[in-house]
Amino acid sequence: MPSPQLLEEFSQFFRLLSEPARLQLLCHLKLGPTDVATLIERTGFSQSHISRQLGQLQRAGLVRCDRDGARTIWQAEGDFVDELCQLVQGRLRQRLEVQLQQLNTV
Amino acid sequence: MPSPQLLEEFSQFFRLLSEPARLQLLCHLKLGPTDVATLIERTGFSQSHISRQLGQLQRAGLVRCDRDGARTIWQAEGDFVDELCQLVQGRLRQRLEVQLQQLNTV
DNA sequence: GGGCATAATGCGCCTATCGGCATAGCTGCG
DNA sequence: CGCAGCTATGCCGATAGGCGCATTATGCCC
Repeated sequence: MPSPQLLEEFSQFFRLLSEPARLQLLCHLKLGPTDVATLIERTGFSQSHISRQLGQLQRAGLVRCDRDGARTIWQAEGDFVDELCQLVQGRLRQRLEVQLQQLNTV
Repeated sequence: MPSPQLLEEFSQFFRLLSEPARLQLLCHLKLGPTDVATLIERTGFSQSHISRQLGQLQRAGLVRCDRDGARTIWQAEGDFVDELCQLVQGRLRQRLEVQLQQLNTV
């Protein structure tokens, strides 16, 4: 049994990824460094919302920012999240395939 | 860019793991099939709470139940979650090590 | 079927978090 | 310094979800 503290850390990390808005921002940043104005334009989120979500992702080390004068350029840090999403996608696909087969064999 | 629907599915899956109570239940079940009374005893959660959380995990296919008379015996289905947690743990460790090194080099 | 044990669900409270608006804090330029 | 543009944060309403209590549904035994 993992310690409660460790479970808490796991859950916090997963909670970070449990918000479509944050995943969406991560996906956009994976395409390359982007400034906030572009993110607003692409996502339709408010500036404050984006700032907060990026702040959370930054504290978790999933995202990094460089300042360009008054502007801030954000980029994804590593592709750890992509790997996780790949795994989850595989899991979802596998599950659907099983369900499909069960339908066919009935 | 993944579709919004896919992002939504990802986030839902991660949300499932974003609750310490559910992770804890998964950990207990990983040790072997367990009935609800034992889970109540081990976790201190209420019966209704456990029932709901297990229901969610079941719908996601992370957990399975067999009925033994009026009792229900639950068990973990596969160790997909363990793999994810292993990855996250590795990530957390790596991050802490980096921070530690930064402290030392200052 | 009646009684008993167990599991699932309706209901309500409470907390956390999302997400926008308004504002304060920075940063560069004239 | 003052102004203008960009970002971070305080505030707040709305909503989702955790969690327990009480109730209902389900299955066993007599």
